[in-house]
Amino acid sequence: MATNQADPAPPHPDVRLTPTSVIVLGLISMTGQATPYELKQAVAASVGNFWSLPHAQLYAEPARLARAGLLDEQVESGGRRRKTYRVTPVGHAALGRWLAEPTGTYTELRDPGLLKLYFGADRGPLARAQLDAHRAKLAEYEELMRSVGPTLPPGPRLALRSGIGHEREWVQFWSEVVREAGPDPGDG
Amino acid sequence: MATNQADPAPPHPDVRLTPTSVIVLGLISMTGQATPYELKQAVAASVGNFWSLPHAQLYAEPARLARAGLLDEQVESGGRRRKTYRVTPVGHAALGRWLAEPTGTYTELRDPGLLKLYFGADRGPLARAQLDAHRAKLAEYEELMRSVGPTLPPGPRLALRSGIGHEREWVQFWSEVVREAGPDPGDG
DNA sequence: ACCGTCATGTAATCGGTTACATGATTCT
DNA sequence: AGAATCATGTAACCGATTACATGACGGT
Repeated sequence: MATNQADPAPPHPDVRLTPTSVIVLGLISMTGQATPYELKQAVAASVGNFWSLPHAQLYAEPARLARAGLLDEQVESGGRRRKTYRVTPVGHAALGRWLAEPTGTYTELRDPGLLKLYFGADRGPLARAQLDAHRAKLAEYEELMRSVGPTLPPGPRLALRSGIGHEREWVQFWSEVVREAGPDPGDG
Repeated sequence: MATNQADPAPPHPDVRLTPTSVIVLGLISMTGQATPYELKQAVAASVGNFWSLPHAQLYAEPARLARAGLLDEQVESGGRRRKTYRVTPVGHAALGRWLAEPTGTYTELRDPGLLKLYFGADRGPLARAQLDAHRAKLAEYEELMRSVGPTLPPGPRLALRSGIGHEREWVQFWSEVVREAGPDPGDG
C-alpha cells in the first residue's frame, strides 16, 4: 500500500487551513511570535469581535500547524515549559495563498434568536432581549470606532465598519418586531 | 456514589438541546412526522436559508433525540427499514421550554470574507466576488418574499425579512469596498 | 502562611463534516 | 438490461467545546 513507506517524520505538508488556522497564522504573523496565552489576548483584542475562539483551541491549533511545518515551535526550558511560535516561510506562503483566493462563499446567519422567532416563540420578550443585547454591542462598536478607529489598518477598520452596519440592522429589525408585538404586558 | 443505581435503560431524560436538535424537533413538530430524508427536504425548504444542516446530521440527531425520549422512532419493516419519527410529549415540552427562554445571546458574524479583509487580502477581487454572491442571495430572498411571503406564518416571514435586511447590508458594504478599492484593473 | 482568584495548560467528550456504500429510478 | 444519476443510509475522522488540573500571585 502507498502509505506504507517509512517517513522519517518530516513536516506533513498538507493541512487544511480552517478559519481557526488562519486566525492563528495571521495573528502570529502580525506580532512576529506568540505563546498560546498571548494569542488568546491577541484574539480578544482583534478578530475576537466577529470570530472568537475558545482558549483551548489556541493550544491545540498552533501545535497542529507546527506539526505541519507552518509554524516553528520553541519550548521554554523553565518550569512552565511555555511554547513560543513563529510563522515559517512555508506558513507565510500558505497564509498568502489563502488570502489570495477571493471567496464567493455565502455565510448563513445562524442566529439562535432568529431560530426561536422562526419556530413561534413569544415575540415580545424575545425581541426585547435581543434589542438590549444588540444595542449594547452596537454602542461598544461605535465607541471602538470613535476611539481606535482612526489608527486602525484598513482591513480591521473595514471589518469594524461592517460589524457596525450589521448591528444597526439587528437593532432596527428587533425594534420593528417589538413594535409589531405590542408593548410589554408587564407595563401599566 | 449517586450515579451507581441500576437504571433499566429508560429514556435518558437530560439532553442538551443544540440548535440542530431544535430544528429537528421543530420541523417534525410542524409536519407531524418525518423520516430523515423528509427532514432533509423540509430543512432545505424552510430554515435552511439561514441555518442549514448536512444531511448526515438528520440521521444522527433524530436517533439521539429518540434515545433521550424526545422523539418516538418507528422502523419500517420493508427493505430500506426507513425510520419515521414523531415528537413525544416530553419532546414537545422540551421544545416549548427552549422557545420560552428569550435569549440575549449575541451571534458573531464569522464570515470568511471578512477574515480575508481583516488580514489584508487584496480588496478589489475579494469585494467583487462577495458582491456578486450577496447580490444573488438578495435577489433570491426578495423573490421568495414576493412569491411565498404573504402566505408565510409570522415567524418565518420575519426571519426572511431579517435575511433580506442583512443581505442589503452586505451588498452595501462590499459595494463601498469596491468603490474605495478602485475599478477592476482588468478593465480597459 | 493561607486563601481566593486569575493565569496557563491538558484531557475527554461530542457534534459535525467528510467520505464511503448501497438501494432505487430513469433513460436509452 | 445496462449505465448513469439520484435517493438514502452508515461509518470514520477531526475540530471544537467542556471540564478538569495545576501553577502563579496578590491580599490579609
